[in-house]
Amino acid sequence: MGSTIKDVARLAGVSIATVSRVINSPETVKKETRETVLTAMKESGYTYNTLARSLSTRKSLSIGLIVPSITNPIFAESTLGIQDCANNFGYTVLLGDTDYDFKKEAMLINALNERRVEGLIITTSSVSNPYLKKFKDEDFPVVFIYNTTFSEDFHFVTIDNFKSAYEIIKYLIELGHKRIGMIAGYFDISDRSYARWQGYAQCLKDHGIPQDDSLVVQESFTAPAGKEAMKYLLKMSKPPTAVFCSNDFLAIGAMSAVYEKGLKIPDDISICGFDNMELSSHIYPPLTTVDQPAYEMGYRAMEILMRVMAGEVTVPQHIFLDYKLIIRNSCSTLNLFTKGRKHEEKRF
Amino acid sequence: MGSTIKDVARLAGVSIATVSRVINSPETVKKETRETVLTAMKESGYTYNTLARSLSTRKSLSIGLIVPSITNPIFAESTLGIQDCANNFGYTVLLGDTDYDFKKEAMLINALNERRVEGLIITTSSVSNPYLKKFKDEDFPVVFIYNTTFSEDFHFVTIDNFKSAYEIIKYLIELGHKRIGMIAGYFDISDRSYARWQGYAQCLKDHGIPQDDSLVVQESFTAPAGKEAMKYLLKMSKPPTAVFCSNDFLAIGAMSAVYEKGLKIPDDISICGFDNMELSSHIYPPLTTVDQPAYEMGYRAMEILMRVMAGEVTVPQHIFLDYKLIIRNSCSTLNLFTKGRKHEEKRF
DNA sequence: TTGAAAGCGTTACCAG
DNA sequence: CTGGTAACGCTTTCAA
Repeated sequence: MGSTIKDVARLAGVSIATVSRVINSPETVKKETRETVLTAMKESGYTYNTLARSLSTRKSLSIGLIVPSITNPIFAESTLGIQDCANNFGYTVLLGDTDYDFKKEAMLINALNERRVEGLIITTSSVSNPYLKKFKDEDFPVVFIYNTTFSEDFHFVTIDNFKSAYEIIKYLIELGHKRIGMIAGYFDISDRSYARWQGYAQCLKDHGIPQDDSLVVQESFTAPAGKEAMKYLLKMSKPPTAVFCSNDFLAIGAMSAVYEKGLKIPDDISICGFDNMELSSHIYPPLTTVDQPAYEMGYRAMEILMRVMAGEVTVPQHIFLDYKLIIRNSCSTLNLFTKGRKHEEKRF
Repeated sequence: MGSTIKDVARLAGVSIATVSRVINSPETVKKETRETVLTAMKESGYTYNTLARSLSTRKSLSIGLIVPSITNPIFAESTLGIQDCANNFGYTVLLGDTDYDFKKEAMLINALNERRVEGLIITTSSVSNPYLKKFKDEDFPVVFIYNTTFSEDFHFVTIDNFKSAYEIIKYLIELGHKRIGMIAGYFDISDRSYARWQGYAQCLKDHGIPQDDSLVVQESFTAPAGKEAMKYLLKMSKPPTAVFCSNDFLAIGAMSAVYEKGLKIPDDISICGFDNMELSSHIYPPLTTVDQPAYEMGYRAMEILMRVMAGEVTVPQHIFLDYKLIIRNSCSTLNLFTKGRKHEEKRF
């Protein structure tokens, strides 16, 4: 423990340069000496010091990853993709969780810079922040994931949030729904949520359905928040017959509010989500939602980052991966007959 | 960009020692010079190099965290607690995800050591591995979280898995159940799952209920796995009337298998889980489970690690935090009447 | 195929 | 209160 190449060198009776060579380019050192060194490393319990290497080579072999909430499976999943890809290239990823707080985000970016990460993958919660310009000016390798707001200047990989939302609303409309609510994540911290809302609004418009702003409520991205929002919608004099949620957490929370009121899904009200997290196919009823290829998005983002860091890529890469509308059982045709009837208030 | 204290020193017309001082102990340098230095830092776009500091001070101000699966909210949550506590002490946490693979685990530990983490918090998936002895020998600061297998020698913070499982099974028995199944995570990668199984077995024994090994099935910790396991149990000639799952993912998967068969929860079969992830209160029916204070476990683990690293603590700390039996609506009294009747096979 | 020595960006000790 | 300088553990020429 605590031994250095110097110790190893002494023990093996060679120079530190040689020890360094057996570590980095073993083929360049004679087999015999190589083996002496190797055993010396064993004996002295040598463990390589990455920090020293980084200082010397000015390469940290690490990248930073900034996510809003690692608790969200969608981010956890893309994190996995990023890590797998990074490892393939011999890179380590340093993870930072912002909790959707842009101050924390700025601090984390700074901390990662101090650790000399060579690049950054980030889902930002602040649409316009000073460091963006800084990245640009210093042309520091950054690729955005999920974000799409800075199209012109930066690399990003995402899905088309507008189109996918449009599509799921269209599906709802085709089921006969006209009074469609939306439970959205806060627009000011989530450009995706905003884009989905725009898709929602556009689709209503295209189908001649008047927009009712009281039907869209913004909340944080959690199940309890979804529940509260749904309670609010259900209390309206004329509640929506279907509601689209910005993510599956919100949808599941919304569903529980519906149940608590003694109503049935999808008979009494249709609910759909976004993200298609694993659990969403196992709940009751299975949730209609939009699938994002989270792991692949992470993997692709990392691939692009590697190429950017290598200087192979300069023009902004704008990657849109395929989403998929997953139709399960939480939405149904509008039931004019049962709609609006009284239900016994069943609690559980 | 890329400027060093040397550049700053030159620009400010002082020595590098002084620059270093304004960074580390500003009070020791005259206000005027301090300010010249500060502006010089701004102008040259200086950003501190943590790596160099680490090399020089032989302190990385970082710790490693090894979890089986960051996708599991229970680990995500304790990660948050660890990070918050670490940040309070000025430490960074380097995260590694093993995917329950002990080879990956060993590699990650090695990688973290190369990065010179000063301590480790780990939930191991391998009950007996070489590095354990190594930690002991080198007395490297390690605290286990969730794990409990190495009681004698190591620090750990956990809940009492045996007792909590015992308690939930007792609850099931009091509801009248005698034929109680268990869907467990693989014992060889999860000592917690094993301990819960032991609690289960002991409780049956204490209540004079004969054990039927065909009623306990081991699986990976996912909803799809829980579903498969439940399908298997339901196919038995004499299926269990209640089943206890090692975690909430398994439980939710199990529930979906039940629904798919057209059966009702809890009327036809009772199901309970473990962990109490946030979603579990929002699904239908709300899941009866055991609550683990995941965030606090993380926080406490980090606190202990800090004290160990500071040399303030030497005797193994064995912290058991309070768990809580959360009774919701997925379990009910055994219904002898409906039990075993035929159901129409309803698919969704 | 090997060794000597300078350098990476800091800290920390010793003088002044 | 400030400056000079060795040291941290490694890589990387340059010579031999």
